[in-house]
Amino acid sequence: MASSARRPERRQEPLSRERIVTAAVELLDTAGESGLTFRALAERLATGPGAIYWHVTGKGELLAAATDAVLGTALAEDPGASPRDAVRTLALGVFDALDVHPWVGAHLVSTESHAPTLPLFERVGRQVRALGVPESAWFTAASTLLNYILGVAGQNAANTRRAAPGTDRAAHLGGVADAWSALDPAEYAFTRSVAGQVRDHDDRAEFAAGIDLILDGITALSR
Amino acid sequence: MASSARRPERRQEPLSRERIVTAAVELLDTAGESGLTFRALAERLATGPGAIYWHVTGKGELLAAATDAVLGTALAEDPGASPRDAVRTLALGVFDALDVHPWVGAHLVSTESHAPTLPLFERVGRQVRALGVPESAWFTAASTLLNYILGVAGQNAANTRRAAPGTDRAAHLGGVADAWSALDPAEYAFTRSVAGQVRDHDDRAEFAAGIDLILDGITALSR
DNA sequence: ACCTGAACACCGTTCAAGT
DNA sequence: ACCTGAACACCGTTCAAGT
Repeated sequence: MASSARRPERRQEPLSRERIVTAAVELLDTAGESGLTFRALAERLATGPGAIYWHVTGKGELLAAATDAVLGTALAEDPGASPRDAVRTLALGVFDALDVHPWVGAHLVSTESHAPTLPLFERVGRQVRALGVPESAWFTAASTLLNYILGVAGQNAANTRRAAPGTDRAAHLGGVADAWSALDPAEYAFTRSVAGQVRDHDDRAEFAAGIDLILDGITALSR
Repeated sequence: MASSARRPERRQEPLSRERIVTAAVELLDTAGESGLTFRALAERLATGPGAIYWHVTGKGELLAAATDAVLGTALAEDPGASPRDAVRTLALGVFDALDVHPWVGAHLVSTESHAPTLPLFERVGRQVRALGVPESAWFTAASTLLNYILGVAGQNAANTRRAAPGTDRAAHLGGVADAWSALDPAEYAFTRSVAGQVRDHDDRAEFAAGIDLILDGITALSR
């Protein structure tokens, strides 16, 4: 029985939106998406579930706020870097944030409000402009990069969720490689042929390679 | 009150996994993700909720089966096409399927099992091979394309969900353009500068342009 | 073998009542 | 103004009982 409130947080600082969001992020990191519950959150904050509604309109806003909180730190800008490096840094920042907070991926990708992706779009777009892309292609270039980043975000979220907590990356990739090697040779000839590459690849480097690939396509537009 | 079972489906053909999945897809299309409920499904099939569990292990499997059903039709192969065209056809097939069934996007992107994306990966990969990409880059090239496709899938799902049912695309895009034009000029200089392009762009053509961009990056690898 | 539907253990959210 | 916690209207899932 988990009813003996384990750590009622420091007793009586008043509730605030900020404390609620912080607790929500902790809960999401610890217990996963299904672990974020108004009751669990209330217990952690030593109140009743209703109190939370005074500061937050509902679960949707809570998730959005948690996503913003995590993503905000990932979008630092480095004014000295080249456009290519700046895009890479931005993208890897998102990648790393999602690695620590896998639940962000699913929400980023499926949230109704574009709010959390808009700052990312802006920053990516500025670098596209700095790359010398013709104006007519700005939107295509920026949104291709964004969509790729978000696609990886979602896939990575799914991967991390699937891996039993505690199993390390290498073991997981080995498992994928084994599964792919066992596929039907006729139906999955290609997938089988890259199973070996999956076994010892580096997710992060692979992600960066994809960014470079797209950047190559983009710079081809400038000529 | 919705309790007067509106159309109890043809009376007594026995329940089957197939009928359940079909009804689930209809329900998802009609009522959205939150509309898929074991009770609503049971009413539509004129049974009790428990009956469904005889044919399906739970909600997860039901969603996966519904996703497979929708995606399966999108993955037809055209043996005569050039690799570039084949990739485009594949990608647009997914795009169109998600346009009709927006709920697929969210599930595709966040499902724990890779099952639904694996056939897509395989087909994309075969074309990458046919493109003459060096073997060491096969995995990167194929997964960059896949991740882009899935990223758009997720975003589009979010868009369609946000648009009030009935509002057409043009109105929605106009709304986005207006919102972007109203952003802070200093903080969102880039986003504002492309607001005009968004107003009258074609989602589908834009998606295809992104595919072409990545294909350009990929063919650059072959040299 | 297959179906029924009440029951169980949860949810998010509301709201009268308290301070 | 802010918090409390019981209550409401739902969920997914189980399971004894029926055919």
